[in-house]
Parts: sequence; C-alpha cells; structure tokens
Amino acid sequence: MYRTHHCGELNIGHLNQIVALSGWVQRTRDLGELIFIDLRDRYGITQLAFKKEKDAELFRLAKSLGREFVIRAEGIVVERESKNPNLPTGEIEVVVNELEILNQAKTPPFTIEDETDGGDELRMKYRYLDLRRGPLKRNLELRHKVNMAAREYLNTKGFIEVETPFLIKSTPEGARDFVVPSRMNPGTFYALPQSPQTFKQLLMVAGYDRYYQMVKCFRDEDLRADRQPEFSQIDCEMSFVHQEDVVQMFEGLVRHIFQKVKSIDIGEVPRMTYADAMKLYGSDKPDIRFGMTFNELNGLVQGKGFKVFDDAELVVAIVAKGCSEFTRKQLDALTDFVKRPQVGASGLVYVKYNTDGSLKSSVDKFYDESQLKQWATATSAEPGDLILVLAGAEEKTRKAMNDLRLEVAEQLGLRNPDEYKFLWVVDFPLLEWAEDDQRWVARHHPFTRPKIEDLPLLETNPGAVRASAYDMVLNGTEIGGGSIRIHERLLQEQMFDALGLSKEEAEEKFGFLLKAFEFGAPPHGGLAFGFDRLVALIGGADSIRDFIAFPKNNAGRDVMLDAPSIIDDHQLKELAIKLEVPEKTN
RNA sequence: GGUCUGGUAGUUCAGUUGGUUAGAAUGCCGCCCUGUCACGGCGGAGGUCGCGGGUUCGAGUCCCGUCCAGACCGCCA
Repeated sequence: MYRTHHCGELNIGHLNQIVALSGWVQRTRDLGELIFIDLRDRYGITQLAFKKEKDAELFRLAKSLGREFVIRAEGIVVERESKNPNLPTGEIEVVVNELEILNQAKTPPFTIEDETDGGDELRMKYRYLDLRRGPLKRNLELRHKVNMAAREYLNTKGFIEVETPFLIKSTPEGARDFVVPSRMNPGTFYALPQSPQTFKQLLMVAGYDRYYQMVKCFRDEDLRADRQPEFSQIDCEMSFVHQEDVVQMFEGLVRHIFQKVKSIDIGEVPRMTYADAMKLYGSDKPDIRFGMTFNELNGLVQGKGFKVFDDAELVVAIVAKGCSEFTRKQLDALTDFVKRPQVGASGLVYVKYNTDGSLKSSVDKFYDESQLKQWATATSAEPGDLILVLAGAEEKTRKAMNDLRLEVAEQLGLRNPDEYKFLWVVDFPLLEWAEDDQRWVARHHPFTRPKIEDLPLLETNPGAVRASAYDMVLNGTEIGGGSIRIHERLLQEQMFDALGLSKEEAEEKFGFLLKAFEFGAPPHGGLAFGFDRLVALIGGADSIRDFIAFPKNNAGRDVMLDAPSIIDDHQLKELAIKLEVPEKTN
C-alpha cells in the first residue's frame, strides 16, 4: 500500500500506529547519525526520522535522497522530542523502518517553497513544479471552491448547465477571433467563441429558461496581467426576466460565493448609473472603497484670467483628506504622474487648505484666498486637506482624474485588499463612436436591448440611447456584465442597421439568430462573470496568472509547451494553407 | 502598433568614471555533526556577462540592431 494517511493529518492521536506515507522530499536535515526528512504531499508536511544506530542500511538509503525524490515510507508515529508549533503535524514524527524510492528527481531549477527564488519565466517553464508550491496550490483550491459555490447556488435556483460548441462561426463585431482551419472544408475556418452569447440566447428560444455554463472563452487580443487569450466565465442566461430580476439573481450568486468562501456578508449591492459613475468617478468601474469624488468647478474658476482653466472644457477637483502637509517633492511626483503619457494631463493645480485655515495654491497669481475658500466650500474640503485640480478636454480630463484619484488612494493606503465593495453600474450607453471606423459600435454587444423609452433617439442621437445593460464592479474592477437582450427580429434588424451592418451582412452573419427570433423567442437576459478575475480578487491578487493552472505569458505563449509553434508542411497542405511569414532575424 | 524596465553562476541579484583574475547569497558536490525544522561547521565545483555588430589600446559597463521576459498605452462587442 502506497499510503495509509496523507502528510497533513497525523497528530498526537495517532501515536504508536504503523503508518505508510507517500510524497515528495521537501528537505533533508542530515545531523550525522540522525536524518530528518520533510515529506510533502498536497495536504501538508510530515517529518520522517532515520537513526543510524537503528538500521545502517536504511540510513544509507535515506542519506541518498535528494530534493523532490518521490518516496514511500513506512514507520511508527512517535511524539517528537522537540515540537514544531508552525506545523499542523509538528507534534509527531514518523520513525521509518521501511523506505522505498518510487522515483528519483533532478535538482529543481528553483526552490519549491512558499517563498520561491524562481523568476516568472522559469516558474512558467516548469509550471508543474511551481504548482507544487503552497501559494499556487491554495489558489487552485480557492478557484475550485468558488466554482463549487457558484454551481451550488445556480443548481439550487433551477439553472441547468449546457455545453455549447467551441468550433463556431467568426463574427465581425468585437475582439479578434481565434481561428481554426477546417480540413474537410478547405479554405474555410471555424472561430473559437469569444463567449457563448448567441448559443445561450438560442437556448432561451429553445425554452431552457435558466442556463449556466462554466466555460472557456477566447479572444485574440494583447495580454495584460489580468487578461489571458483563453479565460473562463460563469455564463448565465434567463428567460421571462426584467433587468431587476437578473440583477437580484446574480447579486445573490455573488453573495452566496462570498458567504461560502470568505464567510463575508456583502450586504445589499448599491446601484449607480453610468452617467453618475462618469461624473463622480470618471470611470465606469469606480472603486467605492473610499470617497474622493469629483467636483466640477468650471463656473467658479473660469473668467479670472487663468488661461488653462478658461480654455478647459472641464475643470475638476478631488480632495485628498489630511494631505495639506504634502511636501513639494510629493506634489511634484503627483504632477509627474498626471503628466505621464498614459495619464495624459498637462499639469496639476493644487490648493493646500492648511490646518490654521489659510490657503496656499499653485495658482495664487490668479486667485486670492477668498476665491480659494470658495473652492474649498465647493469641494467640501476642510482645514488639513489638499485639493487637486485638473483641467482640459472633458473625456481626457475625467480619465486623468480617475487615474490620479486611484494613485492618491493607493499612496494613502485606501485600497485595502481585505475590503470588498460591490457596485452595480447600470444604464450604460448602447453605442459608442468608433473613431477608426467612423461608425457607431455596440458598447456591450449588438444583442443588447435599448431602453425602449430611448428608442426614438436611435436615428437622431444614437450616442444618447441607453441600454438595459449592467456591470458588476468589485473594488474598481469589472467582474461581470450583462444585459437584457433583443428578442424581436425587427428590433434586432434595426440594431444591426444602426451599427452599419447591411441587410445582407446581417443575414450572412446572424441569419440563424434572426430566424430563431421568428419562432417564439421569449424575453430574456443574463450576464457573465469573469471567473479568473473574480477568483484573483478574492485571493487578493491583481494578476490572474497565479490562479490559472497553465497560463500564457505576456506574448500569448505557453513557454512550457513552446506553443504556438509551426506545423509541418504535410499538415499545411492538408489544410490548404500557404504561409507568408516575414523572416525573423536572430 | 507604441512607451518603459530588465537579461551577469542552477537560482535571485551586486558589479563604481570603460581598466588586473567578474563577486555575494542561496542551491549543488564532498567531509564532520544524535533533536533538527531556513539545522550548523569546514572545504569544493560552478560564467558564451542573451545574441550580432560598432566605438576604443581596452567593453559586463558606451552606441546601434536584434531576441527574450515583465509592466503599461492602443486593443479587449
């Protein structure tokens, strides 16, 4: 028998039992006549002891063990002479009388411990070794728990999991598709789904009124720490629902997950319109763990001869609580921050509201103290606070102020990873103007239902049409989003038309869906959670990579497999594909 | 497509203004050690300074190119 117990469970209650353990050699401590070995498996670490005086042959074998050797050891559980309070099994050890080397191991290229010395690339290349480490093991266990909690909730609520195909049809809207050549149909390609969107809608047409799927999705876009080309969603759809029904249902899902996994009651999730989110936070995914909301000062500050403000579409201020003592160096650093190309502001104006009630600003030339006092009143600043002001083109300035707000909050330690603040952002615009293509594109996707009262605007002022779309935001990160869908052929055609899709194109790309809508499509809507991101947030990390067993690197490569890779000429020929790849130098 | 940062021992890193034989820690190997748990002590091996070119009497160090990795912008319905 390989094992009677695992390495995390033996304790003082097992004294004098003969046990067998199997696992990996974490570490050996050779004291000359006495050897200790930390034996590790998925469940923990148990100390094995070997004494030379007891069995010289066995002792020699124990001496030969290297790191990560796989062994089986049999022996008796005894109380330790000196206990280790840091280990659940630290009160006992196993005095071994039988040792078997199941497999040898090369010295690993990095230390397999919680605090590894390995760099990212190495850890990715030897991912199976990295996964032996505690932190990654705990991350994958967390992922499993969240998965189970989600399924538990949805199953209880009568949802049915249905698998949808991975080999589907490429569509024009949205992200780039990953594409798979069809051997049997030369010259044609499948696409991998960016989401099961149309399939889940067809399931609604088919009458499966509560559907979910833990599903892989694929997008051929550049990566980030929180973006992978293949990622997982909790994809859900319901029939005969209004927006409120969907919001309630999935607020419940998140509540259940946090109850189960973190024992946290997230309470009622507040709502905010997109318009308010942009006005107060300059972001459609505001972090509401802290205040520092925007104050627009245009009327107050313009017309006093300060050209930067006078020429600005928007003058906006936030208040950094208790920061009036910021040094010149700190303020310069903030100025440098907003001037970075990614942030894009041209400068930063500040007002120190000193604790003695005096006001000192970087624009004293243009504004006297009584005027600055009005700013303070308008922004609800108090003595001891620092007012930070940006000005410029509206959209750009909002975005820059959002960046500044988050940066200041970060510096002040207001972004506490142990605090979970949820928010529904609702009433998104249906469309947005794509400068590159010079046309309107769907902000969410083309199946999103416009607010019926805004429908008349679709022709006159498309940008003002609101959608029945909603995002769930956690600590400034979008963790899920969805919408009520269009279920009428006519409205869907109208939508395609607004997106500049010709009747022929619409028919060619989405004819199957339009047709399905003619056969009794119920009102429906749903949403999808970004599963990797959700798990990473619960695990308190920014990067999703450590919550995915086998992730891709920055360039979308799997460095362990060395994928993607070239395929041989025979395969290409079979697929009727000719390559035209620019030569790579080396 | 763009910006920034990095690439030196198995690993993580240091390496001054361009100047003798490129260092540390850790890991690895050997010897010693009966209560360790990051065991300890002594000794040893280990280098294409990512790659190519240039400047120079001389390049890990400066310049150009390139590859790789990471972060970000664009992109991500």
